[in-house]
Amino acid sequence: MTPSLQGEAVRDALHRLDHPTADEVFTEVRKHLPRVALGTVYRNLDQLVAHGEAAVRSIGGQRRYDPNTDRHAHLHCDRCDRLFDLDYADEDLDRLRQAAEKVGFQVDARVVELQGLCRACNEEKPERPPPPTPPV
Amino acid sequence: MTPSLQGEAVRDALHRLDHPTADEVFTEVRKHLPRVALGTVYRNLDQLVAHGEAAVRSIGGQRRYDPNTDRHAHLHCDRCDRLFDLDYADEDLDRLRQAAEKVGFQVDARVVELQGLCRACNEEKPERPPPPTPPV
DNA sequence: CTAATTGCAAACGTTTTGCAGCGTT
DNA sequence: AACGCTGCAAAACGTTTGCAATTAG
Repeated sequence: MTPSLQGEAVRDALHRLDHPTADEVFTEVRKHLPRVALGTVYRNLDQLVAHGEAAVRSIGGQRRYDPNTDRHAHLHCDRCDRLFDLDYADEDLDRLRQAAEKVGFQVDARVVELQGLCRACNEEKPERPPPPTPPV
Repeated sequence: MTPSLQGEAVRDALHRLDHPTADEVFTEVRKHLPRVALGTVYRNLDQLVAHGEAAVRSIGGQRRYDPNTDRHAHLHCDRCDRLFDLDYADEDLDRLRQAAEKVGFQVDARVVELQGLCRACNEEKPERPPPPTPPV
C-alpha cells in the first residue's frame, strides 16, 4: 500500500527531529501540511511503531519517538531533560544482563536508558536554577 | 514536624504496595481514610520524594513511586508491564558507564531501567493475547 | 494568630476515540 | 459498495492547582 501524504510527512518529520514528542512532530508536519490533525499524527506514529520503523520511550512523563530501532542506549540528562544516543557493545551490558537472568528476566538489549548529567549540565558545577527540568 | 495522618497513611501504603502509581496509593489509603482526596495523595507523595524518602520512575506513561532509594535496577516487563527489582554490583554497570563517559555523560548509577520479559511472560512462548499490555 | 494541610472541584497537558466525509479500489 | 485514512471535536486519562475550611503549632 502506498503511504499517505500525511504518513510520509510524519515519517519525514520524525527523521528530521531529535527524539521528538508527538506534539513536536505535529508542529513540524504542520509546516508542510497546515491542515493535519494531531490525531492523524498520533495514528501515523502508532503505525510506524507497529511496523517496527520507530520506537517509543517514556521520558519525563512524555512519550518520545525514535526512528532508530537499532541497539543503542539513551542518556537522559536529569537537568536539561535532553536525550543523547549512546552506541555500546553487546558485552557492555553482559554483567547486568546476567544479573537479570539470575532472576529469570530476559533483558531486551535494544532499549537501555541511563539517567545522569550531560557534559554541558555537568560543567555548570554550582546549583543554579536548572533550565527546563520539566516533570519527572 | 509531626507527619499528618494522611501523610503517614500515604507512606505506609507506599511501603505496602509494589511500585504503585499515585492512583494505587490513593485506593489503598482510602481503605483506611475514606475521605482523602487524590490531590492530597499526590502532594504527600511529592513530599516524600522531595525528602528523599521515595523515588519516581516514569513507566509506560505513568509515574510509579518507589520507597527504595538504594541503588537497584528496575526490570520492566514489556508484556505484563510489571516492575521487578534487581540488585547489582557497581562494576556491573562499569562498561556502560565508561561508554557514556567517553561522550561526557555522567551516569547516575542509582536509576537503571531495563526492558525485557519477566520469567512468567517468557515462558508463555507462543504469541498469545498479551495480558494487560497497557500504553507504552 | 500564623502557617501548613486538607477536601473538593476545576483546570491542565497529553493521548485516544467517535464520527462523518473523502478518495481508492 | 467497502475499505482505509483523514479532519475535527469530544472524551479520557494522569496530574496539578486554586480555594475555602480545618488543623497544628
